[in-house]
Amino acid sequence: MKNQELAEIFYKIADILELQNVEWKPQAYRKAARSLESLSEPIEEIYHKDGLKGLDDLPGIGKSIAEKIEEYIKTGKIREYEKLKKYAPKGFEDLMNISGLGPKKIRKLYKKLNIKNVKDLQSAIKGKKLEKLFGFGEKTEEKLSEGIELFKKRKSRFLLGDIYLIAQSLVSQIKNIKYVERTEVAGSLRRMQETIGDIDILVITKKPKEVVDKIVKLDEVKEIIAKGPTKASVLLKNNTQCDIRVIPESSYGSALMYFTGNKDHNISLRKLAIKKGYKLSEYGLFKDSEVIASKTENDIYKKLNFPYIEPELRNNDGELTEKLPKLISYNDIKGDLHVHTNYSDGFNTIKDMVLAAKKLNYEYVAITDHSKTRAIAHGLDDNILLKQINEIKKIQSQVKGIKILTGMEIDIKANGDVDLSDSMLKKIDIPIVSIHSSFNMNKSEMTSRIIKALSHENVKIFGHPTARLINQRNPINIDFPRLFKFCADNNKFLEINSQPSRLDLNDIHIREALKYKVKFVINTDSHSIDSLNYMKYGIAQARRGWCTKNSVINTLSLKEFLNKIK
DNA sequence: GCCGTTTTCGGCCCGACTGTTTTCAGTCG
Repeated sequence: MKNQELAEIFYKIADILELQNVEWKPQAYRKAARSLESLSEPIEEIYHKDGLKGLDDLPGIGKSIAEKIEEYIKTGKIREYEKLKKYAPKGFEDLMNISGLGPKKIRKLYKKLNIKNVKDLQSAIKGKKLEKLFGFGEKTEEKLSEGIELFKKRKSRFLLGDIYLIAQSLVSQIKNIKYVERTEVAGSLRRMQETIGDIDILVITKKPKEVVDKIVKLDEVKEIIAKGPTKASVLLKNNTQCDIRVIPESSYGSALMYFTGNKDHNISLRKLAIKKGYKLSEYGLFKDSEVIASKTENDIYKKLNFPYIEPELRNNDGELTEKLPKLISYNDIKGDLHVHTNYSDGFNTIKDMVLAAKKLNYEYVAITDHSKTRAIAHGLDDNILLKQINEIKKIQSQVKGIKILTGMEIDIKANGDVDLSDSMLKKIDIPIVSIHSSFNMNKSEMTSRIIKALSHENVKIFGHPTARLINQRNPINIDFPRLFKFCADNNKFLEINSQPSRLDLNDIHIREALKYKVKFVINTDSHSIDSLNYMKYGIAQARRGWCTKNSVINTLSLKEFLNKIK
């Protein structure tokens, strides 16, 4: 899959062109790069299927960039880029990532002081060479020193699950500050994207200065990057950047909308506004200089002839052109069907997990420990599984108000056999099959292997379908159209796995699957009572993939659910 | 370089903060 490689090349081309003072092209290349990043299908497949025209049809990609993509697929190189690279000395792109440095300053530094990388910059600062440059003062020098430190420390993006709770805690502390009337997270966090670059927080108050002063003194704050009366940027102790915007009540809706993004969604909305003779900014929707909508997001969407668009959908990915579904909501889930215990590699007992699930108001929960082949996770053999089934019966007699289903996460062997005998399969309620070994298979073999396992009469759920891990460990090669069709035709269900580090089916796959009328089950794959709370991340993913309540079977009541799965 | 419900040319989102060149350019989100 060359999407990311190409996106990175285009970002670099944009940087170099910007350094050369070329107008407009940088934006075009960046847009093409973002477009590539948002694709789930490998770009080379699109090319092999539909050729240059298929590439040209993608948003932000025209004839010239399409040809460059073609060249890269065919030769592994883009001549234009190789040529441009000669202009840009090695390591220079790091300079673009230093806060306070943009193309103009970098150009000047290069021309006047021959600064080609972060190291050059650092020694120039040490040698007090910058001060002598026109436009560079003492403060700039200081800022750049800090920028270099920040650059060295900064990790690129964080997992939603790693940031979510920190942000919640920040918001609740800000709520307690005097004069704060309202506060809310915005940005990629509000959109519940799988990864988060920084935390955006909106605050409504009549006393901006006092409030900003208090916020930058919160315990989590390590460093103040910038601070004014209406906005501030701080670095938190975990090295996440947090941007705070203070706004008046009257523009709450337009500000929330603007800061929720994403970038392309905002740009599209603003362009649509212009077409209608309006101007849209974080202060409101304007006709000439008069505000015609600003108090709520809904007001603005309405004026622009849209229904309310849920934050998770604001990706400029069809939400402004297609009919929107009524999304599954965060409290629609009635049961978690993928839960591990200390029988295999979980940390808690069956009873602990069941009680924790009951606290979440679930109607049912399935205990699904690993099967015997998965020895490393202490997989259960037949005898232990029988023992577990008996223990579940006992616990069920003690715990009322939640149905405990028996189950197992069963390995799919390389040949497609499942790691549990037919007789045992019939004894458990929820057999989930999933892949933990022999990843290195071609698409057709892998898909046949999965379909063979799912073909068992009792097996209904395919667990963590693609293991599309953030770090790309063990991605599984699947022919999705074939799998989707099989599942839809045979009443089999795909799991949306809620683990933040294991975003299995990406959003586009979910949307594709829905076209085939595939149904999902959203599970946490919990290994501890705490991770039962991961459910929201899975639901967010389902929402981003445009799932309705109807397309997720564990939104059904116990009785309906059992009917469906039997 | 891309794009089109003002379509093959001529536009390309909007505003705050910062530092410095004291009226605005550069950077950022």
